[in-house]
Amino acid sequence: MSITSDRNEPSIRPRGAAASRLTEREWIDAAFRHIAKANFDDIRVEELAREMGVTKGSFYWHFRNRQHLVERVLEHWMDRATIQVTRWARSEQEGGLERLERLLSLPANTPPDKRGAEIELAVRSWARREKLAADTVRKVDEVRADFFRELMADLGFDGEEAAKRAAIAQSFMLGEALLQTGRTKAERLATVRACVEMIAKPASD
Amino acid sequence: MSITSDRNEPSIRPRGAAASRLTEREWIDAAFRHIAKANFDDIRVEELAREMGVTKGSFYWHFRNRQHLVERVLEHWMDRATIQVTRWARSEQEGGLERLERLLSLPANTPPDKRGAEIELAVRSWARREKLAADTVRKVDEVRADFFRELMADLGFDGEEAAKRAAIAQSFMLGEALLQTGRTKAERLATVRACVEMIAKPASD
DNA sequence: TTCAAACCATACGGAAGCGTATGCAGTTTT
DNA sequence: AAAACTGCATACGCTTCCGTATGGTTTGAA
Repeated sequence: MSITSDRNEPSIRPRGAAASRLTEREWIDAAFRHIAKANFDDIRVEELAREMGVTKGSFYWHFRNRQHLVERVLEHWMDRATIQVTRWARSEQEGGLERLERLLSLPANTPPDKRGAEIELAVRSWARREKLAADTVRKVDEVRADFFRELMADLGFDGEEAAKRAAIAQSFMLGEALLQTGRTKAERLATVRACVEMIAKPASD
Repeated sequence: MSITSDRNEPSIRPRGAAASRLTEREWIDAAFRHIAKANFDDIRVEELAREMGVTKGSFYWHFRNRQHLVERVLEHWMDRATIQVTRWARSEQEGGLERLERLLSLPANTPPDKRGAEIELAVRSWARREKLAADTVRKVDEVRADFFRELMADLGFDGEEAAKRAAIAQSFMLGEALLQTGRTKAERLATVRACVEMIAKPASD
């Protein structure tokens, strides 16, 4: 993989005074960057190390083993995918309708560099094999479901009706994030708006 | 992985007259079984061979290399995920409303052994890395989108309105298949019914 | 300055896994 | 029955990756 030489140039990283040491957090961030394009099982210790300009020696100082890194990544995702989002949404002082629309517009509005949908896919894909990941996804989906029901309460629904509408919104949002038709952002947002109107409209029959 | 011995018992498979030889199709089916729990890059030639009671020698007789098998699996998925489904749905002589409900109920009604959602995840996950998979997913989503618009036409919508409702239905269906909240089948079907009513109801404002 | 802890490099053993080369047993063809 | 082909086994070289062992260097504290 070395492009210019196959003999060891002592190191790419600056040594000595300018050698900023790494933290556990930086390893986790590097793993996250990988997850966008790869799977959890594709996280390679030596590959991450190469990218960060160090060797495995550094990694095994910060982590017991590869599995341990992977578990820390999962924890961070759970936080990012639930607590942070719901706190963000709850912090806004808007009506329920606007909040629902802003929430459902999140996938279409998220800039491509954040790779939200890609990471979501990676985690759900990993959940098919690994119990820890499966439990995490389950937990995340249920926290999100609670939040959707909360929004429905704001819109004046309750009980069975609120639960059904919340589930519709949640499924729609997940699917909207993962769908790969060649729609423009404007089309996606128009669809979101139509969906919000449907869900928020009181049952008339 | 050999359970009883680590020395080569000549073969598990019967040789000679009773030795039913393998076909390319059987290798593809075996790969499909794996995809439910694993990723495309996790398809291991030697592992599949072990499962089928043969060795790599057989595999490399039927396929040029590993990549070739993977491509054949993708082709089969595309067929299964579009042509077969839409043909199934179109063959039924029902009203548009019933057909939409039956279609959206597919994820909830699909028995766990078919692993439809799991395979869907595997393909979409692989599409993040591999152009061939990405193109396939895109194609599948667009064929499905056409079908949803066709259903909306049956329900009396057209143009922009039909497109939006079709997109809502498609996103909902995809998300509903992948969502991991602990809902009962009855709850899922109730949600589907509510969603169908929403989508099919003419716009009143 | 000296010392200990934190941080990282280097080298090694071992396990999978891919693809190739080659041989061999049945099966079909001549 | 001899020859040719089909389908698979076996063995090999090569690469990638994990985890450990060990030693070197940097940093902060005494």
